[in-house]
Amino acid sequence: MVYPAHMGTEQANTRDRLITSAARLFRQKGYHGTGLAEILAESHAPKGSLYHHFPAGKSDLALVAADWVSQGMLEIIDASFADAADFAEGATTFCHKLAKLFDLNDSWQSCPISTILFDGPDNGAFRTHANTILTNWIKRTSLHARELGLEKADADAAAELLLITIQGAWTLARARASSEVIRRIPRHLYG
Amino acid sequence: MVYPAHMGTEQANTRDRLITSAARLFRQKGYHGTGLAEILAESHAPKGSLYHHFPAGKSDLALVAADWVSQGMLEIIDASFADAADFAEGATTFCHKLAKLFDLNDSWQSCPISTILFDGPDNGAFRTHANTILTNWIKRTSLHARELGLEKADADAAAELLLITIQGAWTLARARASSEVIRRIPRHLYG
Amino acid sequence: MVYPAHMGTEQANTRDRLITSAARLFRQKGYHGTGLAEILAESHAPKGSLYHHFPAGKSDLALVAADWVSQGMLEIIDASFADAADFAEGATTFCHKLAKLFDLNDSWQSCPISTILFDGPDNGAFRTHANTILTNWIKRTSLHARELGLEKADADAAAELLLITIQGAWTLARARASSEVIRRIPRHLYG
Amino acid sequence: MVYPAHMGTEQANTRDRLITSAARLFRQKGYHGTGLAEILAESHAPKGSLYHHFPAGKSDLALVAADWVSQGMLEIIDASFADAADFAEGATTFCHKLAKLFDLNDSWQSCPISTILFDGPDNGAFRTHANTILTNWIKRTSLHARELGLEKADADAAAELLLITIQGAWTLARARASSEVIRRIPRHLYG
DNA sequence: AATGAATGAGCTTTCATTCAT
DNA sequence: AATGAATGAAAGCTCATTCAT
Repeated sequence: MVYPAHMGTEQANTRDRLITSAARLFRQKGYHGTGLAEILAESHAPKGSLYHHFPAGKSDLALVAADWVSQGMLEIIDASFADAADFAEGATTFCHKLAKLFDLNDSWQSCPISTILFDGPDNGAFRTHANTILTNWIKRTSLHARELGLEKADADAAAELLLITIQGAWTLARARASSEVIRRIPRHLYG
Repeated sequence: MVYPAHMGTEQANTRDRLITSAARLFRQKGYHGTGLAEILAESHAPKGSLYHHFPAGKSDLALVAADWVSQGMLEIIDASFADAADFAEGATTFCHKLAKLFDLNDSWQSCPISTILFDGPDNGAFRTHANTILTNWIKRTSLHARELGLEKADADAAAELLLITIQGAWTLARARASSEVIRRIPRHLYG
Repeated sequence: MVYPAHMGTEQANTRDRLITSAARLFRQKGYHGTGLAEILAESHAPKGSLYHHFPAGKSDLALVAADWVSQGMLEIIDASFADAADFAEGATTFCHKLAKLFDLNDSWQSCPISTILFDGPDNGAFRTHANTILTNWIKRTSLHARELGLEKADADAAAELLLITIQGAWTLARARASSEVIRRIPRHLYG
Repeated sequence: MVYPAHMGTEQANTRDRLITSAARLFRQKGYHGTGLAEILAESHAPKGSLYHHFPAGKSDLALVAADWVSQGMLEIIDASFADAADFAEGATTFCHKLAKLFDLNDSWQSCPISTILFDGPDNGAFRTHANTILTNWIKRTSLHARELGLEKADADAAAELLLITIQGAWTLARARASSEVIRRIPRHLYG
């Protein structure tokens, strides 16, 4: 599967513009809170094109948009742990990156895929998809933990706890309209 | 404000039935995912009644439903810490109670008020309301922590961390369709 | 069930106007060939009203419209045989009345209920409904046959043959854009 | 004009597959009730092919499909009267053949061309086409009648009455979901 | 105090067709 | 000769809300 470049600025094609717009809007207003008309307007795509690229319509688009968002998250994880001396340092960088995104970008004021996938029409398929994505985040984090010296079991536990906490902090941060609680995670867990 | 009794079995009045049905449906399908027609049907309330009891309509009902749900959460917190020897024991009971609810009841498979309030039409008012409710949960938990011997600052930190973790665990548990991760919280935090 | 008066000229209520317009349009253009927008425009009814009066929407409206049309057909049968000396005379009057309607009114250029019901979305329910209506027409005709002196078995056979022939003649008349073949039925059957 | 062989089993070309699929679907669900997407899917034809073979699109395809179906009907007429001793015997065979087809094949549960042509977009052209086809059926039947000894006028009348009755019986048989009434035609007309 | 009828903007999706290749 | 991408109008339906009673 090819994803629209996360940082590209050049004019993307119709399919990619649909994914990017859908991701942004779904994340901010939820699946049911976002109308196709809005997505179409923002991506300057004609109505019929959506069903050409995504035959199953809105739900199809949501799943692909979630995949694209997840890809961005994995890149953040990699960037955070790349130069870290130990797991706590990488985790701290990770939290600070997410806090910064929270402050700068409306789309990062909650778990980007929960907003898309926990409000879908067919809870079964959407839930499964959410599980796959969240599992990937934890697996990737655990991989970095092992590379930084932790045993498999410890790495898995540390990764799971970190991502649980980030999820919870996103919720509180959203309610408080403040990234403060995300920045405080390292102190809570490692400090 | 009078809330419908949480455990009552007698036939409730129209207003209470509306709140109960709305709470159940909003929690499972989100604010925008739930139609008024559904709520009306489930609560056997006549069509015009809703705007008699809740002049501002759907959003009004959602706020009251969230309040009612929050009340139930506070009762669970109190029940968990009432007979605890120390904070960790109370927190453990708390997590087990929530895990049990997750297993038994579809309405408890995610943070009950996030689903209602983070998908609303007027993000400002809804976000503030969510913040108030989550703050109340943390405050109440902190109060129990102090009664169990912790200093104010430590009590606040412990309560915040516990509720952050529960929030995050709810998200993962929902994706995995398993309460296992909620039950594992005490081991992560106190083990 | 109350039907809108077949001959009334006074301003009918919304529900009745919907039925009348739907009947006219469905008969001329078929079920799928007629859009709700057309029916709404002709009956000067707002979009939402349709689903208030006919919760199941288009299909619901089609069934009721077919009932209304059938009522009109039963009245024509009664009027044809009321003053007849024998069955052949009544049948002849019946054919001539239908031929006249064919010439005067676009809505009578084919079997009025076949056009509505043999093109529906849920063939099962629509087919059954068509069967009930056609059976009623035959039964009513057979009743007149018995009152005019025929034995039960002969009356049933004569009624069935007459209505089969009218059905077939409607088809040919429509193709030829001429009522001639309907007028020729008595000669074919009794001449 | 070349028609796809009615009984052929070899892999037909795209154009023929389009005609066959269109005929089957139009007959069962009507012109407006059948979408091009369905026809394309069933005939495994690429999306753009349709307008290559039928420049005028759906209506073009419907006319050709009706012609193909009509060809099949003429073959049945010929086969029915080929070995008959008199007209009544040929007509009886004809009715029994149609009844058998009704029982075996969903596509023969109503007049195969009425379903296609009396629901079309441009009533003028479609009606004329239907008339041509129905006239051909009657002419062919009349021809057989003359060969079996009837005078021209009697042959025309007998053929017209037979085909009127078959049309009407198709309608009733469809409503009743039973071919019984088609089998009863000979008794009604010649018995 | 309580209600069912009425409303029209909005929803997601399908339609037959055109076009560039 | 043949085709998959693109198109926007129209489809049937649901929405939260208002109103007369």
